[in-house]
Amino acid sequence: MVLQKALQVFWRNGFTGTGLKDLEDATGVNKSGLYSEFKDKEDLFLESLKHYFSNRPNREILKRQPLGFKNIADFLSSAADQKTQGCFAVNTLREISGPCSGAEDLIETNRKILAKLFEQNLAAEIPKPSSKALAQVCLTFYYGLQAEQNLKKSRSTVRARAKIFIEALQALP
Amino acid sequence: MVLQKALQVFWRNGFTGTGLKDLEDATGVNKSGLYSEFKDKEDLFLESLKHYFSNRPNREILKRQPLGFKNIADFLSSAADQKTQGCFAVNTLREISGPCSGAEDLIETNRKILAKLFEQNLAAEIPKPSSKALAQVCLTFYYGLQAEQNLKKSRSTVRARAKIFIEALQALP
DNA sequence: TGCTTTCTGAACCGATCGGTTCAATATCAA
DNA sequence: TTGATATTGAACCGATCGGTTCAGAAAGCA
Repeated sequence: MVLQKALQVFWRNGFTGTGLKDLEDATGVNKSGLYSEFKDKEDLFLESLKHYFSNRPNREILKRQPLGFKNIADFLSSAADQKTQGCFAVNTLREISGPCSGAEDLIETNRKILAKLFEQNLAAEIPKPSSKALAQVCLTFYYGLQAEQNLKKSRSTVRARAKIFIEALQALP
Repeated sequence: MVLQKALQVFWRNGFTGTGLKDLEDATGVNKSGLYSEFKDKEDLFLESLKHYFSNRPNREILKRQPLGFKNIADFLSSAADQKTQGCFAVNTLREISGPCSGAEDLIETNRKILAKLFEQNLAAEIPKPSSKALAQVCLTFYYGLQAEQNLKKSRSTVRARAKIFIEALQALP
C-alpha cells in the first residue's frame, strides 16, 4: 500500500522531483514512519521500482498461446495503457547516472526478462539466431513508444505505429 | 557561450536536478549576471534547449544526396554520438509534465522537423502515403535508441540495432 | 484494567533551494 | 582623468530539502 502510493508519486515526478512532503501526503504515513520502514529516500525509491516491476500485468500478453508476432504487437500497443506518464522504468533512465544509480541494475534485469519474452515469441516465427537480435530491436522500439508517452500520444496512434513496426518485422526474410 | 555551458549541465542533470550553484560554476557567471540576462531558471533552461536544437549537426546526415534508407540508417546510428547522456530532448520528455512545461512545444516542433526529413528520405524509396506513417515509426525507434543511451550502449550495439531496423523497413512491401 | 508495541506530530538540524538587492569593483569610451 | 556602463561578490530573503529525535497518543492484547 505504501509502496503503491509512493510509486505513483515517484512515477509522476521522478526521484529528484519528489520531496518528502509529497511522499507523506501520498502515503498517509509521516516521515518518522517512512524512515522506520526505509533507510532513506533512495531506498524507498528502489523498493517502489521493485514493486513496479513485480506488478506488470502486460507481461502476461507475451505468454499467450500461441506465441508469435501478435503477442508482440499487442504488448507494444499496451504502451498506451499508462496514459500520460510513460513507463516508470524508461522515465527513470534519465536519472540513473545521477542521484539514484542503484536503479540501473533493476532496470537492466527487467530489460533482460522482457528480451527473453520477446525472443520466445520471435522464435516461434523465425529462425533462432536472428530472433535474439530482433528481440533487442523490439525492446528499443518499445522504449521509444514509452518515452513518447510523455507527449500523451493517443491509444490509436500507438497502436498504428506498433502495427507498422510488426509488419516490417514480418516482412524480414 | 553561457548557453553552451548551461546546456551541458542541464543535459547531464535535468531541470529539477540542476541548481543555481551548478549553473554558476559551469558558466562562470554568478547569479546576478544570470538573472540580468534570463528571467528565471526555466527561461535559461528553455534557451538552452533552443540552443541545443539550433545546433544539431547530425541533421545534415538526412540531407545527403541521394536521399534514402542509408541516410536514415546513418542518422539512427548517430544516436551513439552523445556518448553517455542520451539526447537532451528525449531526456527532457520526462519533465515536461512537471516543472518546465514550456519545453513541450519546442520538442514537438523539433519532432516535426525530424519527421519531415525522415519522410523525404523515405519518399525517395517507397510510395508517398506510407512514407508519412513510416517516418513516425522511425522517430519512435530513434527516441528508443536515445532513451537507451542512458544505459551507455556501445556504438556497435546501436549501429547493429539500427541496421536490423532499416532492413525491416526495406523488406516492407 | 494494565502493559507493550506501534505509530504520529512536532520540533529541530544544517544545507540548499530559487530569487532579489545593492554597494563595490572592473571595464571602457570620451 | 572623468564619467557612464557592465559585472561582480556577498548579504539576505523565506521556503524547502533530506534526515533525526523523542515525547505522547493510539492500538492491540492480556
